[in-house]
Amino acid sequence: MKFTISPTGPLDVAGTLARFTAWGEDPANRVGDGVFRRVLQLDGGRWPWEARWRGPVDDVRIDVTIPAARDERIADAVRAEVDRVFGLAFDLPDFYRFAKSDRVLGALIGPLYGLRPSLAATGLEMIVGSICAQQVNLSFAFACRARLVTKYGTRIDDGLYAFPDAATLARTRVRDLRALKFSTRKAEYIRDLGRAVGAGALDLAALGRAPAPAVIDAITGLRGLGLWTAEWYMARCLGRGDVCPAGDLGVRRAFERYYGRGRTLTEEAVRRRARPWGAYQNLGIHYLLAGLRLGLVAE
DNA sequence: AGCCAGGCTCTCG
DNA sequence: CGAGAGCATGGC
Repeated sequence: MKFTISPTGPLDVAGTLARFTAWGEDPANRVGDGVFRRVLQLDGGRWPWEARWRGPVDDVRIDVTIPAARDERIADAVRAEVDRVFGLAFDLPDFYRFAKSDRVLGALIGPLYGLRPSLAATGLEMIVGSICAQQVNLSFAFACRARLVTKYGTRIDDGLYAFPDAATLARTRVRDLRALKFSTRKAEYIRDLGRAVGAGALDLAALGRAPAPAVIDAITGLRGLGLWTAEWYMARCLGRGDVCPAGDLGVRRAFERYYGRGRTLTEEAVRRRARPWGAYQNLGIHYLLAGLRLGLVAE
């Protein structure tokens, strides 16, 4: 099956997908030359798909192909994954109108025009990624996750894997995960996450509709998952606007750089800075992080 | 060599 | 409670 998506508002595909390549390869989310590849998992079936993009930032077309699919239901599910991966639900023109009122954001929206946060395709993938990224540098985190995906995921072809499902993660052994360079504790977190999701103790589908405090309670209720994980989950998986992962090292550095005049800022100071942005916090923080990563200066 | 990396848990005062 | 140690590995 094939179909074409025309995003609403500008879309910088390369910038938006950069997070899948900036710190290493992700075997579950392949970015190639003008193409993104991934595997939809639905009702026990696996459906590889690919999305090719063309056109200028203000008029991008995304051509999606699902070779094995003949069912409109599969197409709808893939379309939802495309929407998430390319961040199509974010209203950038609305954000840009707001951003002009802020000195820093106003200077970043030009160079970063069309950049969107890419949302994790599934909640399980998001949380596993967060566990990988706890405390260690992101290159190492990516390498660990890639080893996990190639060992426990389903191989589609050279380089593309379906992300391992909860039941598979639940059956992993700590010593096998240790061999992939996970710490003993992270190995337990990943295995226990698989068990909790598989048993329904953590209902990821229900989190999408839950208010923020309930999301935080549900996620932090599991050993190994704290506020940092819960807030990034709301921002980068649920796509909520009103979120500030102020405990994040990168977020704090970004605020120090752009608003702190060189001074270090506490987590609470970062929260106070971001809170007036209201529903634009997620996008605003995404632009600050990208600006910092690209070395952009805002005067 | 030694410190730090997009945290979190556990212990102790 | 708030502070501090420990986790395990790779990069600089």
